[in-house]
Amino acid sequence: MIDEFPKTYEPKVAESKWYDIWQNNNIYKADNKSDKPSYSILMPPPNVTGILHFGHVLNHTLQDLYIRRKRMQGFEVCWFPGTDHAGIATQARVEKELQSKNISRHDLGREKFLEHVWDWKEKYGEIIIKQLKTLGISCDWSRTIFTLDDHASNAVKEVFIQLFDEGLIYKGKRIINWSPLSQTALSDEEVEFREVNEHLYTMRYRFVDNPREYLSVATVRPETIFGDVAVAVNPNDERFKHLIGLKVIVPLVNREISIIADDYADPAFGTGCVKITPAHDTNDFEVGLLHNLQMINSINPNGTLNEITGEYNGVDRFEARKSIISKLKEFDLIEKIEDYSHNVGFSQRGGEPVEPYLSDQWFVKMQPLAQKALKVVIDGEVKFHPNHWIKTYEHWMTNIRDWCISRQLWWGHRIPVYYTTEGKFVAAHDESEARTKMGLTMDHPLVQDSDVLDTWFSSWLWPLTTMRWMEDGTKDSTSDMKKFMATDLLVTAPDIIFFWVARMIIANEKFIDQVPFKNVYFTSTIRDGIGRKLSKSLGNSPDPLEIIKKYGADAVRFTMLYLSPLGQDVKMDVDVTAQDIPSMEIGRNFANKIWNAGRFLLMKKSELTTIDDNSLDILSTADKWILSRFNTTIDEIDKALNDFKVNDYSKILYDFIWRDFCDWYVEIFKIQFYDSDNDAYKSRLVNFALKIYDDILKLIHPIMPFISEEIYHLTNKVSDVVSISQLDYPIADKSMIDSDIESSISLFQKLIEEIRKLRSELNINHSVKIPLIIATQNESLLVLLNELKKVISNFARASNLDIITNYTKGENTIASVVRDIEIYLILEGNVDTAKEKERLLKEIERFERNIKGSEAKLSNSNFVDKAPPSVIAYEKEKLESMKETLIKNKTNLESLN
RNA sequence: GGGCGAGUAGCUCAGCUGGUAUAGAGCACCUGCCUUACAAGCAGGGGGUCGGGAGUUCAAACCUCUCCUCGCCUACCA
Repeated sequence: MIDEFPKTYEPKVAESKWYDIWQNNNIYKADNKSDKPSYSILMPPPNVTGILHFGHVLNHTLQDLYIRRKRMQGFEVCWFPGTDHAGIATQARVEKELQSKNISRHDLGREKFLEHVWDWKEKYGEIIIKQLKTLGISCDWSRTIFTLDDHASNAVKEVFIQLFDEGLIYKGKRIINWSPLSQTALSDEEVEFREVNEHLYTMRYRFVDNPREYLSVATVRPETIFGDVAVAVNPNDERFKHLIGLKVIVPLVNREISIIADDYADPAFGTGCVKITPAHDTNDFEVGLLHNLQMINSINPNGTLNEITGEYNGVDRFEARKSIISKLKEFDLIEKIEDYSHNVGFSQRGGEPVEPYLSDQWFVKMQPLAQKALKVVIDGEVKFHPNHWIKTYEHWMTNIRDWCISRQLWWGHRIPVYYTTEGKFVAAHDESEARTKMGLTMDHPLVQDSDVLDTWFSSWLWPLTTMRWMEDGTKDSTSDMKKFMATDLLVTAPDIIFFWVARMIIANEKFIDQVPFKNVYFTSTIRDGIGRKLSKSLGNSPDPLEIIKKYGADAVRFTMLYLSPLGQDVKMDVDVTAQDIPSMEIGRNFANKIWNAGRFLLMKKSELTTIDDNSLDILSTADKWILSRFNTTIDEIDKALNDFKVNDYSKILYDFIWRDFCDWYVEIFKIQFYDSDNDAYKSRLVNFALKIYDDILKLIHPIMPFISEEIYHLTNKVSDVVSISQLDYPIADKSMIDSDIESSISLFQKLIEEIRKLRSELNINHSVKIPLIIATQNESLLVLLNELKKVISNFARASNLDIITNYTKGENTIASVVRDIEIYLILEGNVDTAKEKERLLKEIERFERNIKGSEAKLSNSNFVDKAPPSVIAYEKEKLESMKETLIKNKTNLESLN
């Protein structure tokens, strides 16, 4: 037995063993023809370049918790996994690799380059999946999809064409966020704003008519003066009203531009005059459109100034800024330079400052699509947890902007738009369809758009493509969709609420007129002990695989949930030098506790010769108590998980198993067990405890799958084909919940704790047993105490225990009172009277204070009139009891004199 | 500027549809235990004017107002 059940739990062995067995037995495969009610979750696709971080750990643990639990509760469960192709990240990775061999993607050409990317994907794309498996998650891997799979690509193409034909996709020249490093457009979400300390330069724009006078114009980007086409002042600004329509000269550039009137100019900011550079600033672009201004681009795609800037042609934008400033100074065109801090956008990928850039891009018109997607969230068809995210969602949806979906990359879904040499274009599945649509002959030459779509343009179809929509070339519902749409839960980080969550709702509503999921759980952001996000560059992000190796997957899973309150960030104490997370001990120690409780019960079982006896007819109060606590616990777990309070769930489990089951019940069990020499009774008792223990394993299985499976097989000796994850989850039996018994045992616990405290204060060693007398006049308490006599005697380390109705305190006796119960410890030596007096006086003082408070309360007519009767009754009872206790304590004090 | 959230023990947090004898837990700390499941453990202990102030109420950590501090998201102020 001991050989089979080692002293400590070794996660490594169990983890590799069971995951393979589960996979080989295909037990997590979902059946879309099943009659069972369905429960499904879409896994947020990790990207193929991804490696496992703690965000994944938390996110997937949560999903697995719900999936495993629902599976055990009899649902046909499906967890849809997959990865996305991560356009920029993947392409950048491969380009970097090629660069080390001095090859650029242009050297290879599009086709060859893409071959390289696919090779890379084949080689490394599965890494994240393998890593996820170490967590023990139970998704249906047979359904794994990739966003560039044929059917997913079909869906993307189909959707693009439909939206194009409906006029919801259009091509436009707009200011977009441009990444000079990757040389592609970025979405708003791929731009991170950071406060930067720069300078505000006030330049002199001299009047054409009167060059001795000038207009002061402030800017932080003097290098954009080559794109200046106007200076705007506020039409109501008295200082400048008379100047509107006059012309000024752009410094250095010497171009004549007009002074125009526009509300955009804020009289209170800077000089009140703002230069308008429509090709290099979003607001200026709007002003430019309104006033029909020229759009002059002065920057190249790689972030250098272009040919129109003359001597600065080819000079980097920031270098150019420096030389332009010194040149301006030279000509006395700078009035002043002030320190200035403001927000600048940086590319999330490359980290370089983003350039607002005027270029031709494809956009989705979002406003017509947003209405319904907002409604389903407001109406609660899609619920957010925590629900305060609704406000953020609402704000975004009501101020939604068009979505720039084109990317100047090669890796991704190529835009299905075909152009004629004459500049006509149309969206189509292929060239021949394009020709038909445009009414051209079949030999008319066409060119396909060279750009690809934003990766999110495939991710927003994730609910559809995971369920294999468009696999057969039609938009009909698939078998998966019939069974599993809408899915039940989506677990994701709040920072992609717009990128992804909102757009999935939009797409589902648009294309199949159904919500994609009913609940969205927004996970916590994981931070280190001093509140910083975990990041590789800070070195505060240990490799989860190492942490799992050290503490075990179950321990990591449990600890993550234990530390994750709904709607708040998780703080973990990261040890940067050791790359360790010491809090993981919480889960590891808990796993070990569970392990050892099982080990103990099995040891006891193996000591018995009697054949199994499962009758449950002679339950003690303690047995009934643990049953009551067990059923209460199931009930509380149900509530917590229904409300998505996962850390409540883990704390409820932790407290029940450690405190109630191990600390109290197993200890009582020992006494009941050792006290009997009736093997039949012992057998019944062990089986009773093991039954609860097995149910406990089922309760923890969703969060600790490996250890629960491992122990279940040790306690039940079933074959590997059987998995605890396919057994029935315990259901709360309310008839077993007995609040009287729970409060009785709780009083018993108070009694034991008081005796232990007295012994500890008296420095009585654990091995020393002394006589104990317990007195109470409460009849029902006498019955309870007598039933628990052996237990009390043992827990209290009593050499002899008398339970009586009255006791007169003698010599060398320490006395205390717990509610209606008097405790007397008979010492061998003399009592330290001074110390004892002090203790009793403190106790007397406390009760006098409380009695005074209680009496004041009860004599307050407002309280008696207005408080609910139950509160008053309780208060009266309490007062009586406290008075009695006070008297007993006073008597005890007197006896010391 | 707008929105959201947080402030309770040295640290991390529960408790917040107002009422239960001393406001809880884990970690850390102190004391005593190798008590035959577990030292990754057992038993006990110290430590809190519940961010400040005002109000509502018989009763406030919890409700209202206000102020302070700190996070996060969001916004085009050159």
